[in-house]
Amino acid sequence: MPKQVDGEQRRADIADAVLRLAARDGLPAVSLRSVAAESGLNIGSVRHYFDGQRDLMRFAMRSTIDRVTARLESRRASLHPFAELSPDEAADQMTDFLAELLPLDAARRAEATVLVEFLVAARVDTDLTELAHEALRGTLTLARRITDAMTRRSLLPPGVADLEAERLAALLDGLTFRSALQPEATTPEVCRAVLRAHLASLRVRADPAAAPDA
Amino acid sequence: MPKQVDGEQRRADIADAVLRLAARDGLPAVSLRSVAAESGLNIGSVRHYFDGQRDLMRFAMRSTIDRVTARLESRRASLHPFAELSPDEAADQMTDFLAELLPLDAARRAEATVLVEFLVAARVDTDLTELAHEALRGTLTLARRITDAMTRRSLLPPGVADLEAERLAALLDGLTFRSALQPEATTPEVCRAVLRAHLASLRVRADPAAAPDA
DNA sequence: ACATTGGTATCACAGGTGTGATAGAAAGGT
DNA sequence: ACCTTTCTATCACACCTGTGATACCAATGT
Repeated sequence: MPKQVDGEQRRADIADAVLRLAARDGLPAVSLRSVAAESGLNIGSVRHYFDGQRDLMRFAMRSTIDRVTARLESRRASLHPFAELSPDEAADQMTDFLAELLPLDAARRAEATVLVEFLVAARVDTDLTELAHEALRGTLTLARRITDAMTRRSLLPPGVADLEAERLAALLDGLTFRSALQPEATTPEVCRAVLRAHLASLRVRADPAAAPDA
Repeated sequence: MPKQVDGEQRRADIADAVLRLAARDGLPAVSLRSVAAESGLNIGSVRHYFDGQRDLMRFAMRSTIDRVTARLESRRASLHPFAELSPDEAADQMTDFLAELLPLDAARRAEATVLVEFLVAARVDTDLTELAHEALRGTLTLARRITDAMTRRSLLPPGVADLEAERLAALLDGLTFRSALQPEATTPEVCRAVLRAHLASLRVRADPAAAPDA
């Protein structure tokens, strides 16, 4: 009956226009009209696929989050078992894995930047708050999975997985924040080096030669 | 000749209204009219003290940055010399000092939140970019001062002050970011604990018992 | 007394926003 | 042929924005 167009594909295309626009000119520059222009559609068409601006924003933020988590999941599937790797190789692999979250190339930079804009906007936009909480918790649970795994392998002393997960999550978000806002200062090289150093520093504590605490 | 009003005070009051408004409703909610309403003035009065919206925004961001740096400076002046303190006391003092940057109470939360909004807005607003760079570099140079001091006191191995400063800056900004956007998750207690743990972990490396690297 | 200056208050305008309503066109099903 | 549904395309409206222009008020200097 319709004019034979893939509705889901159209929605994704429009959301892509939102992301492109938000990455280039910032979230405030995203309006129904600017999105229509960016996607080469008429504003009426945009409104046909989305109930309004709220739906459009929600969908765009949702699809950004989903894209990042999908990339992480696919990366996770092709990880080598830690038991087969040397400590250095394991740290390298972990660094590469977590670097998927950081703005290290144009594509990831665009995603991270837009996500930062969405997260900040979500502070006062009730339509986006649950998505923002999901994203912020995502970083934390990801970090938590890693510190838990390290605890199981006795690379981390027991009882600190919680705190170390918060620390890793803050470091990841901080690197993302700084690198997204000023990539010339916090370069991809700096990001990688900092992340690598942090992961390396975590397992240092477990050195049997080092005194535990007191 | 005038009507006997302190112009600088008025400008500060208006900037305060901007900050209050930005903290409560977000930067996009800051307009000349909303600022006038928030400060109890007429829009004409606001425009008399500022050339336009650009000047107003610049001034408001500038005054936020200045306020934070002023608080840090005053705190720095009343620091105890490290030589007089035990390692634990030194770490506590350092934690308290750096905590001045974090949104641990209502006042600091408002400042940090507004600053985050300004920093993100500055990515596409050329009027604010230099201020944003100044703020981001501020965190880094502060962190650098600390890692340099630790290096001098042999609490850090030589050659890592650079990297560790970037790591500390990212951690601080990450904590600020997460805590500003979701204070219920990243609570003040978590912030303090993470910061404390990080500072403690820095000096662990210098333990003579631990093997340097290879 | 008078002009000047600083401050307050409005009006009006052009531009942008989301959205309700409506109409046309195109491709199926019957 | 006709109707239905999907999609595209406009128009119009109310609202908000920054800003130029203008007027009015009050106090001070001369």
